[in-house]
Amino acid sequence: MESFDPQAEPVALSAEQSRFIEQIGVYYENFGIPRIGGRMFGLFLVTTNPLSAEELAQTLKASRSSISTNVRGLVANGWVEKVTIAGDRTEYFRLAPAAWEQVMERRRQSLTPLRNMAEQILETLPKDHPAYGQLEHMATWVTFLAQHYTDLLEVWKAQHPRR
Amino acid sequence: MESFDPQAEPVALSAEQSRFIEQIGVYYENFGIPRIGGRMFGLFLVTTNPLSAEELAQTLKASRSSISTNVRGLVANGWVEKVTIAGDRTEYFRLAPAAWEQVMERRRQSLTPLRNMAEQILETLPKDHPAYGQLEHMATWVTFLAQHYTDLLEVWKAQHPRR
DNA sequence: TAGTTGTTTCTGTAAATACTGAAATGATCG
DNA sequence: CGATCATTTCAGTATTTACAGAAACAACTA
Repeated sequence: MESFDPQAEPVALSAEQSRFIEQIGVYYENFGIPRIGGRMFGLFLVTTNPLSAEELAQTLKASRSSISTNVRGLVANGWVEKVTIAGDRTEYFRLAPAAWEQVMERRRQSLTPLRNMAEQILETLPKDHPAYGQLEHMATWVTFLAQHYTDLLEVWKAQHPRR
Repeated sequence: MESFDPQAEPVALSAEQSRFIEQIGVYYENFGIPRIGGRMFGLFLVTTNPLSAEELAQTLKASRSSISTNVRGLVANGWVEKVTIAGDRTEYFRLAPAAWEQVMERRRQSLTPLRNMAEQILETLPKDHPAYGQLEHMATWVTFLAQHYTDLLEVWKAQHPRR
C-alpha cells in the first residue's frame, strides 16, 4: 500500500546519456540484439536505480510488450537482473553486477558446439583425407580459445573480486 | 584456352561432410551470418581444393548471385581467400590459412567503439555521478579484454607459426 | 470474491534481410 | 573490335524479425 506510484515517470536523461543509449543500441544491433534490447542495456549502463518495466517503456518510448520480451532476453543472458522490493509487487531491473563476465562466459560456452562438430567430422574422416589437417587445426583452435577464455575470466575475477 | 571446363561439376561430398556443412551453416546463422555464407565456410572447412563460384553454386545449390555476395563477405572478414591461376580467368576461393586468427582479430577490433563510447560518456559525467563507477568498470573491462585478445593471439601465433 | 494492478502472451503489421533470376558490367581472346 | 565467359549489380519476392496494442493471465488486496 505504500507505493502509490501515480504514473511511473520516465527517467530523466541528459543529452549525453540519451546519445550513449542510442549508440549502445546500434552497436549491439550489429551483433544481432534487437534495438530495444540494446537500448535497455545502454540505459542500465548510465543509471543505477533499478527500473520498472513501466519506467523502461516510458523512458525508451517502447511498448510494454517489447520491454517484456527484451528484458527476458537480457536477464536470460545474465546482463540484467531482477530486483524486488518487499511490499511492492512491481518488478525492477538493473545491470547485473557480473554482466561483463557473463558475456564472456556465454561466448565460451558457445564454442562447445563448434568443437563437437569438428571432432565429429574428424572421426568420420581417414587421417590422410586432404582436409584432415585443417579440421584438426580448427579443433585445436577452438580448444585453445575456450581454455584461454576460462583463464582470462579467472584473472579478471581475481582482479575484480565481487564485493 | 586450355581449360574448357565444360560445366563445372559440384564437389562430391560424403553424407558426413554434407551434414557438417549444414551444421556449420546453422551455427553461424545464430551469429548473424547468412545461411549460405555459413555453408560456404563449412564447405571450405571440409575441402582443400580452391573452388570457383560456379562450383560453390552447384555444390551448395545456391544462385551465383548469392555466392557472389556471400563470398565477398567471407573474404572481407578474412575467412576465405581468393586464388587465381595464370591463364585461367576464373577466380577460385579457399579457406584462408589465418581464418581463425582473423575471427579473433575482428572481434578485438570491434571492442574499440565500445571503449570509445564508455570513455566519451565518462568525460561528460561528474565523478560523483551514481553511474560513474559502473561505466568506469565497463571501460576497464573492455580494455582488459582487448589486451588479452592481443596476448592470446600472440601466444597462438607462436605455437602455430605460419609455414 | 470482485476489483485492481503488474506482466506475459497472442495476433497482426511494418520493416529488414536473404535469396533468386535477369540484366549489366568487366575482362580476355580471336 | 566483336564474341565469349566470369562476375557483379539490380529488381522483385519470400521469409524472417521486431514491434505495438489488445487480450489473457497472475498475483495481490480490500
